[in-house]
Amino acid sequence: MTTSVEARALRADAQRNRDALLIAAIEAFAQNGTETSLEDIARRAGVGIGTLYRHFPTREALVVEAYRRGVDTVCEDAARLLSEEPPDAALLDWMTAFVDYVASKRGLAATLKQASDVGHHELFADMRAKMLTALQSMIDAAIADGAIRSDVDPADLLRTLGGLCMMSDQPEWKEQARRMVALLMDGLRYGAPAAR
Amino acid sequence: MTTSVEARALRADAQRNRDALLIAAIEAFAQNGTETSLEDIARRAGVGIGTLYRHFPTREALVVEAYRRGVDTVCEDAARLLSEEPPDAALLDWMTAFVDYVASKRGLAATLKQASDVGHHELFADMRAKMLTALQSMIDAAIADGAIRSDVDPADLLRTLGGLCMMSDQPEWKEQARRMVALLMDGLRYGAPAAR
DNA sequence: TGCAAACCGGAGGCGGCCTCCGTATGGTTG
DNA sequence: CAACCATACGGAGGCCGCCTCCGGTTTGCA
Repeated sequence: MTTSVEARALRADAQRNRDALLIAAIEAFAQNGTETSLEDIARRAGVGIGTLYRHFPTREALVVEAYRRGVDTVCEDAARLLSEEPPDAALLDWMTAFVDYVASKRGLAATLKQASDVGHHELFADMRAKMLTALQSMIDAAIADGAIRSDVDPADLLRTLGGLCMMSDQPEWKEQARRMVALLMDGLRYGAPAAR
Repeated sequence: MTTSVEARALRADAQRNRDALLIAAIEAFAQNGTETSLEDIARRAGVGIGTLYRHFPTREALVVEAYRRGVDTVCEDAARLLSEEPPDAALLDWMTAFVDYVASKRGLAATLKQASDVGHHELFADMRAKMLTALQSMIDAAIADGAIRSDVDPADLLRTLGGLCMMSDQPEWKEQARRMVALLMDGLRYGAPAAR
C-alpha cells in the first residue's frame, strides 16, 4: 500500500544514475520515439546497460517514469479549466490540450494507448486513473449543466482520445486531431437536455 | 502505370511459394499480430527466409498483401449498404462493420493506422484510396440528404476510425468501439440541416 | 578505518533482421 | 529429348538489440 513512497532512500550514486537515465530517456524518446534502443539510452546517460535494467526492469517502466510528470500536469489542468469556464468548454479545451500535448511528445502516443487500456501493466494504472479522474470531473459537471448527454463513459472517451493520438507523427495531424475532438464534443452534445 | 498487372507471369514454383507464404502470414498474423518473426512465417510456409524476402521485400509488403482482400470486401460493401438504406444509416453501419472487421483480425489494426496515414509507403496508398472512396460516397449521399453536416472530411473520419481500431486486442473493445462510432455519428449529425 | 550492503558495468547468449551468392529448377528452344 | 539459361531457392553469416548474470567497485554506517 505504500507504493509510491520509496521503500528506502537510494544510495547517492544510484540516485544520480537514475536521474541521468531519465533525462537521457526523455531526450532519446523525443528524438526517436519510444522504440529507441535501450543500449543507446544507457550510453547517453553514461552508465552501463545493466544499470539501466536495474532501475527500470522493463522498457515500459522507463517510459512511464519519463512521461509521468507531463501527464500529471495535463491532468491537474482539468480543475483549473473547470474553475474558469463552463464545463462543456472545459471538457473540449482539456481534450484539445491533451491531444496537443501528445503531439508535442513524440513517442508518448503509444504509451498513452497502453495506459488507456484496461488490462495493461500495473505501471500504467496510475496514469490511467488520473486521466479518468480528470475526465470524470469535467463530464459530471457538464452533465449536471445539461450541456452534454448523460450516458458518457469516461473510459470510452479516454480510449478514443488514446486512439486519436496514435495518429500523431503526421504533418497536419494537430489540426486534424482538433477537428476530430470537436466532432466528438458535438457527439456528446447531441441530444443533451440543453439542446432540446 | 501498369502497377497492378504482374510484369511477367511467375514461374510455377515461385507462385506456389508466394501463395504458401501469404497463407502462412495470414495465419501467423492472426495468432501473434503483425510483429510475428518473419523467420517463423517462412518456416510455416516451408520456404527459406531468402524466398520470403524476395517475394515481399519489406514486412509492410507482406502485411498489405495479406489483408488486401479483406479490406477490399469491406470497402465494396459501401455500395450495397447505400442501395439498401438511407445514407446516414449506411454510413453508421459501414463504420460499425469496419470496426467489427478489424476487431476480428488481430494485427490488422496497426496496418490500417499506417494505411490511413498520408505520407506512408506507396503500398498502403491503394488501401487508403479505396477506403476514402467508400467513405466519400456515403458522406456525399448523407450530406445531399441533409442528414449530416456538410463540413466532413473523409480523411478525418478515416484517421479517426483508424485510431479507434488501435484499441482492439482488448476484451470489451468491440462494444466500446461501437459506442464510439455511434457517438461520432451523432457528432456528424449535430447541426445538420435536417436536425434544425 | 573497516566492512557489508548496495550498486555498477559489460560480456555473452539469444533471437530477429536482412543480404548475398552458390546451387537448383522450370520452361523454352532447336 | 537434350541442353541451356533466366528465374528462383535457401540458409549461412554479419549486425544489432534484448536481457541476464556475476565479479568488481562504491557508499555510508559503526
